[in-house]
This record gives sequence, structure tokens and C-alpha cells, in this order.
Amino acid sequence: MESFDDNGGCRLVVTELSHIKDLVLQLEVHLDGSPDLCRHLTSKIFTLTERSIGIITSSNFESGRKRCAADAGFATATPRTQSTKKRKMTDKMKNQVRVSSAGGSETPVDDGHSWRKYGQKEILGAKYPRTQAARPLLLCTQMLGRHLSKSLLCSKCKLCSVLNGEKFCRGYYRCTHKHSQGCNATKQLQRTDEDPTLFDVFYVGTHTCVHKTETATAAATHEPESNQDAHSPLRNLSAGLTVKTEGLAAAAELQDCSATTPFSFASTPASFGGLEPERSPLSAPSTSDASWAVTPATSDSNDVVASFSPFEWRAQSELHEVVSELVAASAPSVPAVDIADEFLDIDAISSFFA
DNA sequence: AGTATTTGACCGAC
DNA sequence: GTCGGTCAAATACT
Repeated sequence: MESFDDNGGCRLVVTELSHIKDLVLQLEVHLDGSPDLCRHLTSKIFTLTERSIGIITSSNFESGRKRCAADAGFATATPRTQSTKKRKMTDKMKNQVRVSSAGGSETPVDDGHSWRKYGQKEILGAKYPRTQAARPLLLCTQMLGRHLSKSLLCSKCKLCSVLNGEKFCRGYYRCTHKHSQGCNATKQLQRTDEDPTLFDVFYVGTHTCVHKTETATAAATHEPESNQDAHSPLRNLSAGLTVKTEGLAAAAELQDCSATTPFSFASTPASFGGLEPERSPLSAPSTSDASWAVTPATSDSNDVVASFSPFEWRAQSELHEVVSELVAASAPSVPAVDIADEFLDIDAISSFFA
């Protein structure tokens, strides 16, 4: 694949495939006769196109990341780990796509299939954790006293996990209909190193089940004509699915490792901790190299957040959240946020994120 | 009660 | 021995 990349052919293929995708979308817009059949066909064409792009992207992604990390002086996984991971992935991997989170949530946009998580594994070399949104809030009794000392961090409560740095995990999912319909499709999900709002999704196997996608397609055909464009599965997938192609481009583009296609969804501050930025007692990181680029569509109310790395912002927000809950539990008659602000030693805690 | 998620343990590949 | 992928019991959620 290197020669493919070197001569620019890879970029050309991606351009052509992207063009095909656009044509399919146009086809859907100008449907005339047999709309159901045409929509079904275009949906399939679109899926195949996305997969083609994903396959090509995956074959260049690792090399691009390595060069990117080398340029930035980042420490990455050991050579053995890299080779092992790559070998294992290429053995089973069918398709890789990079998707953005839906509305700034902790999970990527719905891909039209129903998935059930069956495992999670700590992966060496992954910069960002796969967050665990459904994880209950655990509080240890020694929280406030211990958390301002790095040497006394426990391993149980959420605050300590934030200060320690959460485990860098990859989530393993299989089709919900594995048993009912024998569908063996699986996927692996983990945040990208460059941008925690983006996810790398590795699809393994193909769906043999018939469920959500076709149901959604059928439902779309019953909607008023004026709403079809906005709610069709194709449109939704297209809007939410961000296929990163920078890895395919020349090395010059790798200078900016964080450059991705713009967000497709609005990302609100609440997505990263539920606190308004101006209410956070924690000062924003002074460095700008890890800043989070916010698209114009989302920047109206996010000016403050835009200067944060999303992971830093989320970690600080979670820290504040945990302290607030603990204080609320001990003194429920007093606004928790206010007291938590008093408890927090801003300088001490900020040093943890330095 | 049924379903989904979490997480430690196990297994095969390397 | 290490690591990634999967299993399955425990737990949480609806």
C-alpha cells in the first residue's frame, strides 16, 4: 500500500469514492419512480462506498499515526506491541471508519445496527480512554483528604480514576442479534489519539441480520415527502459519519495531526461534564497546542470551552462533579456546587492536570 | 423480571 | 510472559 500512497493514487481513490458517495446522495434526492427500491439500493451502495473508504483509510492509518507521533515527539507503544496489534487487526479487520461523537456524547453516532457490548480491554498506546457513561458514580470515604495527594490515590472511586487517568480501553461489541439470528458481526470502538471526540470503529464481519436499518428505511418511506431528506437513514448516516482521509494524504498533511473533517454535530459544554464553563472553579489550561477546535456552528456559546482539550475539560468537570456530589451528600441543605468550589484547592488540583 | 453493561478471568497468538 | 479478544458472572438499569 505504500506505493499506493506514495504516488498519490490512494488520494485519488478516496476522492473518487467520495464522489460516488455524493452521487448516491444526489440520486436519492432526485428519486422518481419506485422510491422504496431505489432508496434501498442507494443505501446499499452508500454502505459499500463507506466501507471502501474505510478499508483504504485503515491501511494507511497506522503509518500516518506513527509519522505523526514521531514528528510530535510523542512516546508510543513499543515496537512489539505495534506490530502485534497491526498483525492481529489486519488478520480479522474488515473495515475501519472514523466517526464523530453524536451531539458531543460519549458514544459515536448510531450506525444503523444494534450492538451489545461484550468486553472492554485496556489497550497499550491509546491516548484517550473509552469513557464509561453508564458507570455508576463511586465515592470513597477518604476522598477529599486523599485526593490532593498523588501518593494516596485509591483505585475505586471516580475522582481517583480521574486523577490517575482512566484506563485506556477499547470496547468490544457484537450484534444484538448474534443469538437470535446468528449474526456474527462485531465491532471495536476506541477514541482516536488525535481527537477524543472522534472514534475509530473497526467492523469485523458482516451483518446477516435484518433489523434496525431496514426498519428505519421502511419508516422513512412513510414520512411526509418534505421530511424524507432530513430523516432518511442515508442522510443521518452521512451527517454523522466522518471518514478521516488525512491519513491517506501526503506526509505534509501529517504536520497537523489533529486536523480532521469538521464536527457534524453540536458539542455542548454539558457533554463533557454538565457544567457551564463559567461556573467551573478550575482554570483553563494555559497551553493552546492541545486546544479543541470548535466549528462555527457550535461556537456561539462555547467560546470558553474551545480553549480546552476535551479530555482535560471533561476530567476537570468530573472532578468537580464528584466533589459536588460528596458535599451534597454530607450537607444536602446547602447548594453543592458552591461548597464544592470552596473545598477545591484550585492550584493543587490544577497541578494534577499539568 | 428482562435486558444491558461491567469487569475479572481465561485462552490463543506471538 | 505479554497482549488482544472473548466469555460469563455480577451488577446496574429500565
